[in-house]
Amino acid sequence: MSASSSTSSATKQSRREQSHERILQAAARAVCRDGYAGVGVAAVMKEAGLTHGGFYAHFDSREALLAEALEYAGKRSVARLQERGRGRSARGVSALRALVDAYLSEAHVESFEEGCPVAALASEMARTGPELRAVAGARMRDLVKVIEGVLPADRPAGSLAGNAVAIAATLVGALQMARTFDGAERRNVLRDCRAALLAQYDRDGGAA
Amino acid sequence: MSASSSTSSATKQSRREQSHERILQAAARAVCRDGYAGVGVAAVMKEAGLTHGGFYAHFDSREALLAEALEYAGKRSVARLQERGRGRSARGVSALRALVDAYLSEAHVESFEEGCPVAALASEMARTGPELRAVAGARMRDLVKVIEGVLPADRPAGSLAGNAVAIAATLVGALQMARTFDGAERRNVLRDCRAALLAQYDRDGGAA
DNA sequence: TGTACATCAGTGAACGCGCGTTCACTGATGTAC
DNA sequence: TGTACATCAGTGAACGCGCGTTCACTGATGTAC
Repeated sequence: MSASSSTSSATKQSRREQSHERILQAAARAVCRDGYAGVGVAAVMKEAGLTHGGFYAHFDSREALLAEALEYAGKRSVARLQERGRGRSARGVSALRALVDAYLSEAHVESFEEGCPVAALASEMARTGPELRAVAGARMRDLVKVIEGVLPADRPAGSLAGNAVAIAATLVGALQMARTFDGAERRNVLRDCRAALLAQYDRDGGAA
Repeated sequence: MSASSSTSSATKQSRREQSHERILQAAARAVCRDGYAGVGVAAVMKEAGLTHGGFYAHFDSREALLAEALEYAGKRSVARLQERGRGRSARGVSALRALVDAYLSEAHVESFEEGCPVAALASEMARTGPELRAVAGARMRDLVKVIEGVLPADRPAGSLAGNAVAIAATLVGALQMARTFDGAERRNVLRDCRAALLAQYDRDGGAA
C-alpha cells in the first residue's frame, strides 16, 4: 500500500512497477492541479503513456488511485519543504523563516502540480468518505510535523508563532487565498501572511 | 444579477421570484455541503420543489447558478457572523473573540450547509475560471472586511493579531483542518487556533 | 544457443450511467372589455 | 361581475456527451528443457 521509495532511484523496477509509478506521478499532478474531480482515469493513463484499459490491473478503483496519489503528492511536497532547510540549523527562526518563505512564495502559488496537496485540496478533504479522508488527515499531520520540526526550541507557548497547527492553518488558508486573487492583491496576501507568521520573532530581534 | 434582499421579508415577490430564491437557497446549501461538483441542476431544482426542465428559465447555465449561489452563501454567512457581534461594542478584543469563537466552533465545523463558503470552497476557488473566481475573491474580501471591522483600534501593527488577511487565512485553514479530522484531534485544532489568534490580546491582558 | 510454451502487461471496443441542456407542450395567472 | 384570450412559469421526455468500469484479445517477456 505504501508508495515505493519517493524518488525513483537506481533500485531496478519491473516494467509493471515503472508503469505504476508513472500513473501515480500523473495522478498526483492532476489531483493537485484540478482536485479530486479533475482526476480522470483515461487522462491519467494517457499522461502516463498508457491506454485506459490497463488501469484496473494497477488499481482497484478510481478512489484507490486518489488515495495513493494523495499520499504520493504529500510525501513529495514534504520532502521538498524539508530540502529547503538543508544547510541551515535544523530548527530555529532561520529554518522557520525559510519554510514560511518557501510555502508562501509566488512560485508555490503558481505551481499547482508540484505544490502542497493540502492547500490544493483542503476544502475537498473535509467532504470525502472515511478512507480518503484518513489519508488526507495524514497529509495534514505530515505538514504539521514539518513545521514542528523547524520551530525554535525556545518558542513562546500559546502564541501563533509557537503553534505548529495554527501555522499550518495559516499557510494553507493563505496559499488558497493568494491563488484566488491576482496581481497586487495576491502579493499582498502573501506578504501580510508571511509577516504575520514571523512578526513575533522579528520583534524579539530574531537572528540566526 | 445581485440577489434580492437577503431574508425573504414581506416585500411581495412574484411567483417567479419566489422560485428563483428557493433555487438559490438550495444551490447555496449544496455548494457549501458538496463543493462545485456537488451542485447538480436536477437535484437543486428538486430540492426547490421544481422539475429540472424549468431551470434555464431562471439561469443561463449551471455556471451562472454557481456564481449566484456563491454570492448568496457568502452574504448569508457574513450576515450571521456580524449578528454574533450584536450587543457588544462594534470593535475591540471582545468582538474579535466572539468572531473567532463563532468561526472556530464545533457548530460551524459540523454545519457545512449553513457555514462559510470560503472555508467550504477555498481550494476549489483557486482553480475555477475567471468569472467564478472573481465572485470567489469577492467572498474572501467580504470575510476580511468582517474581521477588519472587529479588530481593536489600537491593534499591534505587523503582528498576526492585527492583520485581518492573516486572521482570515488562519480561520479558513483551521476550519478545513478541523473538518478533516475527528474527535479529539478536531477539537485540538479548534482550540489551538482559537488560542493562537487571541494569544496576543490575552497576554496584553485583553479586557472588554 | 535455440526452440516451445506459459505468463504477464497492455490494448481498444463496448456498456451503463449520470448529467447539462433543449424543446414542445400544459396548466395557471392575469388582463381586456 | 363575467367571459375570452394572451402571457408566463413549469413539466417531462429526449439528446448528446463524458466517464468509470469490464472484458476478450494481443504482443512481449521470460522460463524450461
